[in-house]
Amino acid sequence: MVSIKDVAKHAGVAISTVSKVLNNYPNVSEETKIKVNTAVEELNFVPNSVAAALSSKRTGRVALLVNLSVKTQAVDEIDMQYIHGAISKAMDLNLDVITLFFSMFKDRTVEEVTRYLQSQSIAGIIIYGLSKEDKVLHELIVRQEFKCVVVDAPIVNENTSSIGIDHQKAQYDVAKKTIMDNNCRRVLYIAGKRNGYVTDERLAGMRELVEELELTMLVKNGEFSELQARNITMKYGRNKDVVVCASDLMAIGAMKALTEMDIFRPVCGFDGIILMGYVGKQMNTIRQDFSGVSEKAMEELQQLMCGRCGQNVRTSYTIARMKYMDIIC
Amino acid sequence: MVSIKDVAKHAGVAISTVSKVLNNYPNVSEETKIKVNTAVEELNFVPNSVAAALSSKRTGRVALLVNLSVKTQAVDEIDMQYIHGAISKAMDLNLDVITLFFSMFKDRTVEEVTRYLQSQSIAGIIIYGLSKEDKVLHELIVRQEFKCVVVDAPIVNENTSSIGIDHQKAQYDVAKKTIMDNNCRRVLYIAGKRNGYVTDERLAGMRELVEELELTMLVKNGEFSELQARNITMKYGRNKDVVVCASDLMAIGAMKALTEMDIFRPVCGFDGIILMGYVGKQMNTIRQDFSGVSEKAMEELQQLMCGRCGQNVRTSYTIARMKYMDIIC
DNA sequence: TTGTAGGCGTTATCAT
DNA sequence: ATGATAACGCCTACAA
Repeated sequence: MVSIKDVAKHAGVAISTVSKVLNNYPNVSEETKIKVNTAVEELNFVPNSVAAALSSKRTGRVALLVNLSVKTQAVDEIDMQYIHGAISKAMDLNLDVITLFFSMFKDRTVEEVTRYLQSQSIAGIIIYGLSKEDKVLHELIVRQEFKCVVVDAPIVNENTSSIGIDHQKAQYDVAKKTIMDNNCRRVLYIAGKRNGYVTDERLAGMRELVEELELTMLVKNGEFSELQARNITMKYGRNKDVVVCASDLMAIGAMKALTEMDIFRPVCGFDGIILMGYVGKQMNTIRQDFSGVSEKAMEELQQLMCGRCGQNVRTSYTIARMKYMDIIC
Repeated sequence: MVSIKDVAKHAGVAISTVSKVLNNYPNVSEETKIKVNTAVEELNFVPNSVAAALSSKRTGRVALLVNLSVKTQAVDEIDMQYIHGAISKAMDLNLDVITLFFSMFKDRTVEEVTRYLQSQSIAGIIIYGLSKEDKVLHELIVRQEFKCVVVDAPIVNENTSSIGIDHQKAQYDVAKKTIMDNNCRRVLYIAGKRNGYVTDERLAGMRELVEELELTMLVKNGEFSELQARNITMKYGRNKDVVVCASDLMAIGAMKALTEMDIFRPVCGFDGIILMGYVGKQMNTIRQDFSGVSEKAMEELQQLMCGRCGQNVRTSYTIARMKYMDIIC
């Protein structure tokens, strides 16, 4: 295994000099830079990131915290894109990434989690799918032991950035389009998880719209469950004009219910998952580039690890209809 | 940050003694074990895995190599389960895991990939979705620089194990059931990727069945593409009695085509992905526990890293029909 | 059975 | 500008 020592010997310089060249330190002559780089090329040398991590704390290992529910594949789809985006970008940025799931921290205290992350030399974390119930993770964020980027939860402090679309506006937009196009008045809104951040934001968007257009709205919590959305629709859908759902999965559930009830109501979803293309009927939905969001999250985390202050980052979205033939091509 | 040094001081023993206790070395008195363990508890100490990895090569960091195609979510579903199973098990086994994608090694030589993995102190890798075209990865396996478990590809050597179901038998089973139940004679078989390992095995299962039941079979390569399966079915499906597909996604494509052509033919798939529950029609398919397979793969890898020789591991499957109402509950 | 000391591959702090 | 050298936290002969 070729190490920095070999490179130093090959280039005829000291180890520390090689290190300086590798890490772009100032005060290195152009000449030695060339010598070292040549040696690196010839020996096909790649720095050992583990040793680097051990030696300097600031060499950032990053942990992805994914709130995965293995049951529902729609969620898998989104998480997979998150993971892919983050890891790809991390490779560009030369960061080391490990992926962890919320379930691993079940019944662990903040101290234990902190200790575990430290034992892994983790400097920064990205959290996907945080809800208000995840007390331990909240505490983790508050303590600011790690740099942190939270996707889709509005938490910002000196060491924590938040990233995501404007859910309120997005929900407003897609619902407005659906409602205006179909000239509806009575809205059934199936909201997400009771304690999810996005749930509140999206609901706020709906309230704004209801007020503006002078609609009536019945709000029910679907918990992001397809089955619950289905049941809610069966129970309350008949005397409403439109079913607005806070997620695609619930929209699919609602749509299936309506089909079974043999009545038509426009339905709109949220997220733009590919599954939407498979269910037969087309619906309006909010399409996000999850992979892209995750890449941005990783960039933001790097900035944080470089000392920048936490901030709020907004990403973009579009209103779309997922069509089967578009998806399979 | 509490280190092994602190524990040693707290327990009143030497650092090496603590290390021995931690790693279950023999020749440590019960008394000191207790002293050390108490100190570990009290200080809430967790060994720094990075330092451990640096210090001893055999302390295993593991890389997951996933052949992810971000486009098709059905694949995402499977990969996500693979990743989840592997990482969860790794946590149990106290192994450090990083996830990598084939795409990261695009246009890299074996040496570069090897060097990269070494730079990450990787001792073992699990490869998901290997096809014959991935020359670099093959070379990597052949060189045996790393312990390796290959999921769904029959490669075994001293440091490499293979794991997966018996694809030939599974394909035989599900096709036989579908064909017998519907009394078919003329089979359209839509195979997978031209150079996939599983493709050949599954095809062999079909040939076996065709001979046994004296059927006629037309084989077409669908490349695991839903669209291609759709087109193939449109072109050749009409004068066949049954469409057997080497993947669920293709089965869905075939089914959609048949629906559009307004003819009925039994269709069967392979994999048991959740998406199958959404497409309306039920089909026979081979259901695998991907998460479970991946857990086994991780266990196998650990065995390899402990010096055991490579072997072939078979996992189980069932014939199933994916129903919408089962899935959403 | 326990402790000492050298090393893993880097980074970082000093002298030089 | 360059080069020794001491950490980083842990493992592991080897010595006691």
